[in-house]
Amino acid sequence: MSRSPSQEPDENTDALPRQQRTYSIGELARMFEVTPRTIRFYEQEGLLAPSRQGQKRIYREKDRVRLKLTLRGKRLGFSLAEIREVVMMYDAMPDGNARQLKRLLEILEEKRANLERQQEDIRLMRLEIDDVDQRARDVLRQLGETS
Amino acid sequence: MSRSPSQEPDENTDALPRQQRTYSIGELARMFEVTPRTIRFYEQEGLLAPSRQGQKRIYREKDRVRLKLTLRGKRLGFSLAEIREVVMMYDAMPDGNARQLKRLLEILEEKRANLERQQEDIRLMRLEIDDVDQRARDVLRQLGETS
DNA sequence: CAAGCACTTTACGTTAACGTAAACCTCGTC
DNA sequence: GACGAGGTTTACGTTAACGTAAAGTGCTTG
Repeated sequence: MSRSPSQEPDENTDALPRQQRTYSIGELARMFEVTPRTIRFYEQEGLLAPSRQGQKRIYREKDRVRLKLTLRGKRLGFSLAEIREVVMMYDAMPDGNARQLKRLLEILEEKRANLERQQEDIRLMRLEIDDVDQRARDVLRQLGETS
Repeated sequence: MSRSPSQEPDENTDALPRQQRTYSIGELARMFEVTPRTIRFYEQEGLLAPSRQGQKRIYREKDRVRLKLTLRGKRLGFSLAEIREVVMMYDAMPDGNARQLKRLLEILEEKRANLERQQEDIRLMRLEIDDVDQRARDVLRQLGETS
């Protein structure tokens, strides 16, 4: 996986009313350190739905947040399909019927379970890493002594 | 991602001296809820190196642990290449030269950074999920009231 | 000994998530 | 008006991580 330095951009440090700000595809791409291709692909997969100005895509705050969430999901190993599942249901919520909403709650519960599982995995993985680290240092030290 | 119910098998509840126990590919596959194909693939990718008894693969404790670690890594979104990187260096450690060992320490540091990043991602993702959950419940409640 | 089960190798197929290339607009500017 | 920087669509290419199918081996059980 490419969990690269891709930092998430700072939150609102400017003075502009958030609602107005828009972004081009290139801006967003630089912000999140992905390629425009990736962003277009996410749109094609139903994860983004920017408006248009003529031919060009215009991204608003909502789109930026979605992209942020999508990338976060990706870093956690979720597939785009899984991410879309939640994101779309979230959007369909306001006028959602009870069945859909309950389905959504189920999905959320699954996600939560996943996250807990992952936290445990991280905990264990850290122990392993610390262990390997310690051994490596020990060997290094021994090398230093006998040289 | 298929973060399915794949439980990790219980630790040593039997009385056999661990060293002796061996496993067939099918046993391991059932234990970890993967297919034999997957296990053979991991071997082909240099993550496992079972001994043979004639034609058949014989897995020992060491192999089982490796498989466990590999799958854990996968659940955390690591690629097989990344996993191999650490696992192989770990094995090469005893007779490793200083350069290799320092390289290993570097890699471990990267992994640690990754894990921390992921923990933060999980934290944020949980907040999002709780938020969506809350909204969904609110809408549901309103539906109930006005029906 | 036939049948079945678990294993083997070989090899081609599949899916997700993009990369990459070509060919085309549409600005501002030199 | 040429041109460079950004954007667009279309379409084929690529990689990882297996799935799936075919064809063979070896044991043991009715």
